[in-house]
Amino acid sequence: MTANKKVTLKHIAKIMGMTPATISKALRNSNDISKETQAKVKELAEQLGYRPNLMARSLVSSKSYLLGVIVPNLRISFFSEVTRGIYEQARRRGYEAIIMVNDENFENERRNLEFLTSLAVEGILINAVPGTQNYEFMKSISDRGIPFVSYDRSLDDLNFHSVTIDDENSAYRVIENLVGKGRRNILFLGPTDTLSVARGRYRGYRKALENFGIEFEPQRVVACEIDEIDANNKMQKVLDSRIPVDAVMCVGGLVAYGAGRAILNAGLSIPNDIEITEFGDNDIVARLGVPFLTVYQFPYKIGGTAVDLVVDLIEKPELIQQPLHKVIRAKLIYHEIGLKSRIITDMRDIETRDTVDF
Amino acid sequence: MTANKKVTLKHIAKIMGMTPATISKALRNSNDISKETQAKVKELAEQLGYRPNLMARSLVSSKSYLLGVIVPNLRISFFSEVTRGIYEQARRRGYEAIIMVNDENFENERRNLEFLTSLAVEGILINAVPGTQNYEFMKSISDRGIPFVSYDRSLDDLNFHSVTIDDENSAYRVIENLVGKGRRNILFLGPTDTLSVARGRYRGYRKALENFGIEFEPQRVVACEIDEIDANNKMQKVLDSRIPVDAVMCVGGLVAYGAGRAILNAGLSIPNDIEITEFGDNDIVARLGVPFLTVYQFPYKIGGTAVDLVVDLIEKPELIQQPLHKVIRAKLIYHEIGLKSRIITDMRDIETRDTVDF
DNA sequence: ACATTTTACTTAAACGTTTGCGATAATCAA
DNA sequence: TTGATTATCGCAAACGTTTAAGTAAAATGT
Repeated sequence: MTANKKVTLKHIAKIMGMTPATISKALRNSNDISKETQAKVKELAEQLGYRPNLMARSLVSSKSYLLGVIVPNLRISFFSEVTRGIYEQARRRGYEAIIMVNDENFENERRNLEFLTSLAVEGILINAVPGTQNYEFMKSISDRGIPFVSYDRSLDDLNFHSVTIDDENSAYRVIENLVGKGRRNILFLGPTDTLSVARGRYRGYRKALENFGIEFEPQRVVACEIDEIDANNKMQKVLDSRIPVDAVMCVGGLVAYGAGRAILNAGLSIPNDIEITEFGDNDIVARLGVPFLTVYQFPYKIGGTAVDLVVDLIEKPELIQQPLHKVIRAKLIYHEIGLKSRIITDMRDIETRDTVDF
Repeated sequence: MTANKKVTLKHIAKIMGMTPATISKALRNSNDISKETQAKVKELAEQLGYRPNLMARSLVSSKSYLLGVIVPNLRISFFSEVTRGIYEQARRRGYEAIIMVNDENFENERRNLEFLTSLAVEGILINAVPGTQNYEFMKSISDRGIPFVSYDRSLDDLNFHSVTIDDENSAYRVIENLVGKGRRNILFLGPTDTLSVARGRYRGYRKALENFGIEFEPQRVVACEIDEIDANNKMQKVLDSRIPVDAVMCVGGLVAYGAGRAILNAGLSIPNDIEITEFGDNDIVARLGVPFLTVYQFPYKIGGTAVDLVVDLIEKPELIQQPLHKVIRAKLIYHEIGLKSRIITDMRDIETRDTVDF
């Protein structure tokens, strides 16, 4: 029935006794071509199962309608939801999102970026590996006119546009909530300087302690990688050291999972002995089977907002002058067993535009 | 510093006073070109940040090294793990995976397929929406020489290659386990005919009941969509109807989540009153905060195996004659609170090749 | 010294599109 | 009838590569 090889404009042209140019125009409803020819061409194309070759098209038109997306991983529900938001909003704006995973690894990130630029994506949405290893590379791509938007984590040093949550304020609210429940020996678990979101959360942690009159204890700040393995080790050490701790503010879901395991393994109760909190409302933490306090970051909205930003930048490059920083509001949710979650507090959307002097 | 526009072979050629062909060969280490010229070209290319244009390359070579992947969603950890397996194995085999989500929706699936073929992917890994709506379309793509491999769910009617688990046997083991714990009023929740994996699981359910001398009760088979909303409704109805039920075999993670919520909302205990089981070891079920029995399907391995299959088909199309069906072993895991999971049983890898007579 | 091979490059065509321009024929105004 | 306009299509170049075939000069062999 159907032919065996790819069907191109040339094939259709040969059958119709016309040239590829005519077929192209007919399919694009050019009024260079008579209505009846248009109809015939479309029918034949449909019948033959013609599919335009995107590569050829984008070669000549230099429009690929492709967006590159780099995501740390897909295990974490926060990221898969962001991805969904990106994906769906991209379609609405007429673009396709190409999703790549870097697994918190510089080499992967580099390869992803190389692939995406080779694919001629028109914009890149990135949640970069913390660290400056690929900064120069990203800057060079950006300089070549491909807009970058970083979501979740920001890349302040590169002056890229960003869509984030207000980490500092969110963290502040978390501490406020813990203090309200009588917790005072609150551990901060996660990196404090390498990761932008962690920096913000750490600032909120410090500020809240100060505001609530709790003396800052350096030994209650424990750096760890943002994975469950290291978090588990570090938490275990803390417990062994007998430093008084009645709550742990974890910088992310995997960290909370690892730390929670350590706490449970030590025979302690969550939340009676130690309460845990995390950012991202991640399913994986639920694996612990204990209640926890979480900052819900509206990941779907983050993704959609990032797409809107990058598409605007593609289509109206004059906006590219000053880096735009969008902040999405977050919610505190106390995640109880049996699924009775309740919303504790709420924050506003904030939009800022850096001022640039000339 | 860096130039402002895309740098192409032509630019490099002009600078070096040579032709684009020479540059191309130099970068590909052709021994048409002297070693020193090669070195100079590479240095300049590096310095200018040259990136080959994949579209131009694949246009002429008709090799894109792209694999299309269609996945139902990324919320379910099973799928995100399959995706990871696909992604990493694809890289190892020299390909890039383009991941698309269909959200269990025919129209999305169609759009995804159109996009992927337009992108000239060389093979497609699909977990299709249950139903035959896109069968003809998929067949036509396949007929044009793009190999299809369906993973998780199979598409027997299309004679596509597949990588699945042994659903029937896994389901049998699940029932065996439940019966061993004294459960006899076991509900089957999910589609029984539209979805290939569900069909297999249902067969295993029936076979096990028969083998263990439990009379089959049609009212204990409740069809539902594979999402949490419908599962919740249907489970609620079952509970209202007062049909005796002491265990629920859910066809997937979202179904288990929805059903579990209904059970808990009814004030019943899991697993004391009703035990729940699911397929896929999905984090989302953990949100219930109760123990459950799960079939772990080695999703990472499923993904990798699917890639190997499709790449073999791309590179050795002679294999394309008979559809290959690979079956990955699964494990039963009892998922307890606090993360003490234990492995109950184990199954072998099975590989079958359909016999085709001529 | 002369023929032959090797080296190092260039030429040109091709992949599947898009698009401005040109050509032809039909239509229309006067 | 003549000149101008309009409709419908073809031509050709271009996008950035790759690759077979061609070429000129240099190196080699006898």
